[in-house]
Amino acid sequence: MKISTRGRYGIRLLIDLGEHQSENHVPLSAIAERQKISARYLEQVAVILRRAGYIRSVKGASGGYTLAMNPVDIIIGDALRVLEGDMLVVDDLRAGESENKIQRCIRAMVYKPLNERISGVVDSISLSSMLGTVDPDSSYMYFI
Amino acid sequence: MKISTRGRYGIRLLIDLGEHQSENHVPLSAIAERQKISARYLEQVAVILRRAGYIRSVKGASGGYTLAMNPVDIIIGDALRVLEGDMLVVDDLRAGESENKIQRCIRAMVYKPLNERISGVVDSISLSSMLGTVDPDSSYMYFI
DNA sequence: AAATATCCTAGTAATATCATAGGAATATTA
DNA sequence: TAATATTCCTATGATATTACTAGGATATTT
Repeated sequence: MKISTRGRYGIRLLIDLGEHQSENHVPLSAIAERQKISARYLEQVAVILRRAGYIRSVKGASGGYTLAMNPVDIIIGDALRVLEGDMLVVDDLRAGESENKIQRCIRAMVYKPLNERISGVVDSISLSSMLGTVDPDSSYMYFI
Repeated sequence: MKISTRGRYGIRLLIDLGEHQSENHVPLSAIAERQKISARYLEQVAVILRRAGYIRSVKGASGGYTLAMNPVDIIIGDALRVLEGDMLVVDDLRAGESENKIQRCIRAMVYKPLNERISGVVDSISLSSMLGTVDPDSSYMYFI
């Protein structure tokens, strides 16, 4: 029931990148330093996001990463699924068949509602909404 | 982001036990057979539930387990926390202090709402409500 | 006494997590 | 052109978790 560092670092990477969209390319070393994350590990997280089409990379000196999509179109839930795997509390594979009454009951009353609420939360958050909130100029910073 | 077999088996154990409340004591072997779960593994799950006060055990021949609480008072969320640990997607320990703006933003917009929704689901389900649903006589079997 | 259960501890194979490390490939810059 | 900066790819490892299996002690009933 935990979101691992891979998912957590990945979201932080996207937001940090979004905050520096004005700059041409952001090297991972800069993000790693700002976020205090192992640069070497962050590389591997970045590779996942690049292969999924969320970020674009440019090699070489003064290279680095940029967002590959409009922040409005980057849904946190999708990014988390890329980083963490399906965001389901129980595998949905063999639902129904070969399950007994009790299992079907638990699925219907616990796992299905859980999965729906979780998706409901993460699929309603876009990167742009997070950038609006994390930005100190924003009027709707409702966190401390 | 998965609920492990420990948690899933534990809930099935509670429901199976609830369905056989009429019988004096239910040996694990019977539950293991009905639920097609390794009896030896189920023992370990039962120990957790017993220590947490959810079930009572009687040793010896024609011994076994019974519920130690009224099903109305057994909240699935609490049982899951005993079996799985806190049902939080991110440890709540060092929230705030030493976190940067981005981390606080993610916590406020993603992790906190997720934790709240998850608790909202599992804390609203009692064992008795599940027994009412799993029972074929029940009028509100809304699952297939 | 024999049978039936729980109880307690330990071991184990497979997998995932969270990195660290080496070095190749590529682009910029001096 | 050479040095530098950066991503890219692969491998390794330490640690923890998961999902069991196993042995044997303990308690209760028949």
